[in-house]
Amino acid sequence: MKNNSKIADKLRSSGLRPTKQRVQIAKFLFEREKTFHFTVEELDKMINVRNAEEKISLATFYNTVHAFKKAGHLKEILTSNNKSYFDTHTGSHHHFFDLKSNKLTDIDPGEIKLKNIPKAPKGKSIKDIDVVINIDSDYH
Amino acid sequence: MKNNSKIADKLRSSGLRPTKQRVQIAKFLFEREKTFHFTVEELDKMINVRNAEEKISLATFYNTVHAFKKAGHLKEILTSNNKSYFDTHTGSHHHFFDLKSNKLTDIDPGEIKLKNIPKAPKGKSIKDIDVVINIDSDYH
DNA sequence: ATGACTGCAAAGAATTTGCAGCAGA
DNA sequence: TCTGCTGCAAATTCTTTGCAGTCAT
Repeated sequence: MKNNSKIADKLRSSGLRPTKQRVQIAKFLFEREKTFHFTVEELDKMINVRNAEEKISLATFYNTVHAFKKAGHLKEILTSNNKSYFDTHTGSHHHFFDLKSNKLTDIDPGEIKLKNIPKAPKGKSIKDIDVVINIDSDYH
Repeated sequence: MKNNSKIADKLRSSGLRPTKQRVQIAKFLFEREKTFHFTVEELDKMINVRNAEEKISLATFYNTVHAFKKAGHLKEILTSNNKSYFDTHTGSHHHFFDLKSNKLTDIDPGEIKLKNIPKAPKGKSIKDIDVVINIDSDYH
């Protein structure tokens, strides 16, 4: 149980109370090297498998994930299987989505470029650009 | 009730029986100049408002829209409100999505270009590329 | 006649909501 | 203490499914 105060500070500075559940979820999500992609249901299973005694409710996962998203700690990605995935890497970047395994992977930011980004219609401005490249097995 | 045989031929040549419901839906979707974006629920309302006597069931709309998609007559687009939209314009092109009004619009194909499309991971190939540019009102 | 298609209602999946009790400030 | 948060169950929304009857071929 180390680093809890660092996590707690991160939550507090986003206006979120560092409750036991939020700290546990935040530690799971943010104390890792590589970016991590997940659905809420997957997260629920991954975390609750380990602490069978004191489970966090699914509603709390939804609340928490949305709170983290609103605070800018998570990014939401929509995929062709019509599910919401979340990404611990919040910078602007794009994704491969594997239609067979339903797995997301980051595309190296250097590897893709949008040329001629169109202007938004009058009175509107661009909030966000989502690029998902769907991939599938080669058959031959 | 003109052009039914043209529509019927289009359906038949995609391996779909030209039933009354499918012909009605196909006429509504494909006999128009401009591309058209819709959700299944919206389509249901738009078509059924007019013929209150002989409504087409929602399940049939889902079946039909998916059959049309499989046949290549519709394209599915996922948006930030987590709904499935369909597009009568099936060529490769991209979209603006207005976060306020929940409306999709096509981006002129000349207006956007992807540079350096990354290679798919080994053993995989690119099936499709989805680009959605989310827009919102300017406030100032 | 034989499949394929439709319509209904029921089931299913993912997500949200209401509210009583609990816990962090 | 006082809000905000949690957990539960119920409610919602969107979509799929099972199946009996109907229709295109």
